[in-house]
Amino acid sequence: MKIETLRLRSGPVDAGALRTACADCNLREICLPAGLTEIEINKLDELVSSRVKVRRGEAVFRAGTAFNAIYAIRSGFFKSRVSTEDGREQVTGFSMAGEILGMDGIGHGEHNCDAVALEDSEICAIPYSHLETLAHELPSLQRHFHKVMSREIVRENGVMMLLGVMRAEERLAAFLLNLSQRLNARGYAALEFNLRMTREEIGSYLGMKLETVSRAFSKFQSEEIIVVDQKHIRIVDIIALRKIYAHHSQ
Amino acid sequence: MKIETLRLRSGPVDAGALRTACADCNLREICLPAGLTEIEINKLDELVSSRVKVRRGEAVFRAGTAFNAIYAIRSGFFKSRVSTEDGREQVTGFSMAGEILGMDGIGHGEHNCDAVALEDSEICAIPYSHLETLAHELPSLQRHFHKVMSREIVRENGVMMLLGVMRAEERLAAFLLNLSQRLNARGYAALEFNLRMTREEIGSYLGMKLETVSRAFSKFQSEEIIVVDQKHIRIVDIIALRKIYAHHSQ
DNA sequence: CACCGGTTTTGACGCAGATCAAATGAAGCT
DNA sequence: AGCTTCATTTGATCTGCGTCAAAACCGGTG
Repeated sequence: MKIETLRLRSGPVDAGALRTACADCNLREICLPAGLTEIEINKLDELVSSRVKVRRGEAVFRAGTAFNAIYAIRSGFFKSRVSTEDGREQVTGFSMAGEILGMDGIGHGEHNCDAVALEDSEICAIPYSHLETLAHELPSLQRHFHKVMSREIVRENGVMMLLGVMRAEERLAAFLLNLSQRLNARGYAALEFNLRMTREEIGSYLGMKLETVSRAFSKFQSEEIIVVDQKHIRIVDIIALRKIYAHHSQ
Repeated sequence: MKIETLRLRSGPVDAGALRTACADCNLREICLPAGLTEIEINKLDELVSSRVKVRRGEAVFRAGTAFNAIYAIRSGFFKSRVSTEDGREQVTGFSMAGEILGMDGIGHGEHNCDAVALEDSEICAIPYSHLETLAHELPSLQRHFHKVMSREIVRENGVMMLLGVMRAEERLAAFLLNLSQRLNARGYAALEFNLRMTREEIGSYLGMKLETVSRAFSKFQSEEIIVVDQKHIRIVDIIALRKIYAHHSQ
């Protein structure tokens, strides 16, 4: 997949067509507005400077580039990744609607990772300076933003656990259960979904090779725990999946 | 090592003897006060409710317990760890003077990991509610706190990289270089130091077994890159270590 | 609709690091 | 000081996953 860096259109992209208020967004329970009152959400609206389309393969930002904004995902699916000088890369996360990209950039003023769309997507760019100002006016926004960052830390702790102590099949089970739970929280089917990423990307995230990912899928299928058809996954026996995850395996 | 949870002494512990203002603390360039003016630091002082001694083996907080405060390390050394139900644990980080513990608790109101002292240490407890209030009064504190959290996210990205794509010796080289750099930033020798953690804890952090850690140490020693004497490490050839880290290995 | 590049699956084989085992060393306790 | 417990090192062996290879499959494009 060829990857290009997103060129941010300056300002709102056709305010009439694209602009959608946080107040009207069905993600407000998941996204930054969570926990704010109606009035506060209307204020928050002001800081979402633009809604931007990102096509599959495009990067929202890249490691080493200046940090200006965080991005709320309105729709679509992203991967984040870091890489070594010698070209090896690690997918650090997959993100979906309502989640926030770019918080890695605050600390040093430049992004630490690439965020790449895995399907055509839409994001809301939130300039960080505006966010700071508004967080100052709205304590509950400040508090909520702290929570979002803290949860990212907790999420990454979980990934470290995956990578550090779990075996291949446990990792894949954890991955599928996590995906299922997040899709479910967004109103999608918990037991049937399409993967947006390749086996290689799953492998990079889980610290294993694409062949091992493929074999683990095949094993789960042979054990009638899931049905795999290319990128389509159906979870048949979620109990079994949870047992594998919790290492009460086999 | 037997591990007990710290019992927080109520209020400042003998204000006369223990209380040390942020303004006078030689960690203020590293810790939360970084970037604040003198006046602001004096305000910050008010929110450090207590300075507490933590003995080796004691936990500052534990996974599952209520989140109330974050903790600035005044002196000493800590590990953070998460664990699965079946008892396997992953060390998620080692922390030293000037660093902040407990930010994982903000997101869900309870801690996600244990923070355990690896030597007798001292911490400054900073009640989160006070921090929120003061961050509201001091935009530069708010900004700095965001940076601290963001850097934790970036640090964890780096660990994911370690665990996901690096080989055993690269991981150990990365670990030693990181330790060296952080000690150096605190005015200690960069090339000679005592490890505060066991081989097992290093292994848990780096996603390998203690025997593998030991073997890698021995290998580095045989190659005259470091000199190891139990917990005492002397880095003889830091260039070689950097090469191993950057995978221009052998 | 046939071609082409990228993705996925599956098999055979190899190896880095895990596991098992044992000896040695260091540190805390009485 | 002597005892006990834990930490470390090192060797021998095993194994889960990586590597290499090849075939099948899929989607996009002219």
